[in-house]
Amino acid sequence: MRGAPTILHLDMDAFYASAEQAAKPSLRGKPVVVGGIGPRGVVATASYEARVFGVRSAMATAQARRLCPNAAYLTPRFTLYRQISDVVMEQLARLSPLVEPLSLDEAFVDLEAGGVEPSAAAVRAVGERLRRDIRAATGLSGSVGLAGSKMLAKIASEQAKPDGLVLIEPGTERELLGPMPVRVVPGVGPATAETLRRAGITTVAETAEAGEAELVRLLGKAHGAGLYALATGHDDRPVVAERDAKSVSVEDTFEEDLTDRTRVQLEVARLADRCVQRLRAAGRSGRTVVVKVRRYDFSTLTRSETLRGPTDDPAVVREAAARLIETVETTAGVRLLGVGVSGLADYTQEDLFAQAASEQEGEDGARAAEEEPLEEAAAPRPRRWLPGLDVVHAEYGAGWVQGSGLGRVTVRFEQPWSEPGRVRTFAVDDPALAPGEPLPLVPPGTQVLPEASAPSAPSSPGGEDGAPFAGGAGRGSP
DNA sequence: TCTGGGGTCCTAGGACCC
DNA sequence: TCTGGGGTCCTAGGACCC
Repeated sequence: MRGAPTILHLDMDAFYASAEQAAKPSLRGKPVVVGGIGPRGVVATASYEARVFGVRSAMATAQARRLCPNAAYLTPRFTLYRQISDVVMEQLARLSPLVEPLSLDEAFVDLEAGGVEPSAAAVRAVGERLRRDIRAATGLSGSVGLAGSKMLAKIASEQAKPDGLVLIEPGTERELLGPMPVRVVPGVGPATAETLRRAGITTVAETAEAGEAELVRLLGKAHGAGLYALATGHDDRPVVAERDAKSVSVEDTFEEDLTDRTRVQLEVARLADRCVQRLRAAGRSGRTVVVKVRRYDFSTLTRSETLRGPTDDPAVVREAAARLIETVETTAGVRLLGVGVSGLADYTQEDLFAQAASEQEGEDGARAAEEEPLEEAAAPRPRRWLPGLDVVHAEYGAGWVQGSGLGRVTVRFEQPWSEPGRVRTFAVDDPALAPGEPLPLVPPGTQVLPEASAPSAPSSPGGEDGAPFAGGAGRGSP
């Protein structure tokens, strides 16, 4: 716990949904839900307009549709979110060398390490300027929490939402935290909260009063001791700049349960290839291969195998995954399959040990798998016009898919800086229509410089104050 | 029309070694 | 013949986070 509120937590407001509203003028001020579109999809982010109807993250999309049938339901565009995230993280990097991203839309910043004067007034000014700069650079709003520890900074940014800043003065944290439900403490989820509730503990103050020994008895050593420290305001966890990934995994939930054994094996091979592609893209290799199976009844199990050395060879991972899925009974129905690699090495190396082992396993099988090219196993599935995705029409220019079905696709032609656009319908196989790339939210060259940015005005995400949206020749408008 | 996808960390038991 | 510890690695599962 620091004597000055020099830990900053930034959390972008309804990030995916706000990004879509910024990109799609016709959706501003309207309910927007981003997430899985299929029958088994879940909500990733709901705009504030959709939350009014009770739509929440992690809710089944089907339930969201019942609650809010008039929202726009969009499939996520991670390319765009990553681009915006990069811009936001650049802004944070200007404040301090110590920036710890938690996800695309969230990060801690150590302002002390950035040389900011350790006073409430100074850090508040930095936080407000950051919010203005992020809005100028991205058109989106973020909320800022400032406190003397990570936990409190995060709680502060949560209280600041949406589009605000909250600073917790050192010395006031016990008083502030005490009455809050213990669920606000990071690491306390539904299961822990229920265990504590059965012991008569529901608030942070009660958690602190219970004492460390009691919490350890209830929750185990690490969790109990950790919770006691946080509940009593002891949080000296440092902001850590970069952490190497420890595992890479991919998984798919199928629209209908898989029962066919051969199909299960094929999907596992595909997943293994996708996993290795990601592993290689990161320049890593790994030793332990994990297969994950979620059955028709949602029961989930994993099987893992550790090789003699790290590998990034698709054939080796595919063979290990194939061996592992062999040991799982799947005939009653499988809703999800996953393949992962952990025990990652910092380097990529030719994996002689695992190679030799796999060759020994069975020359024929190994050779057959080896000869199958990576691209073929990862063959693209038939193209679908998913709602929300970018398209380009030879005559009408850039737009996005509003919906499709019955051999037709409906496209709205508008750009981030245009007026709301109009809708046209085409045949799904119209040769003039092609998949497109996300357009930048702020046209290049029109970005408002930080020095010139006006004092922040109250506004909704993607609202009318978006000066950077106005005018400018963006690419993609031929 | 219940329940995504990508991660992290912890626990616990058994094997194995000293 | 009986009875030890400790440490590390591997596997499986579960809680939690965004």
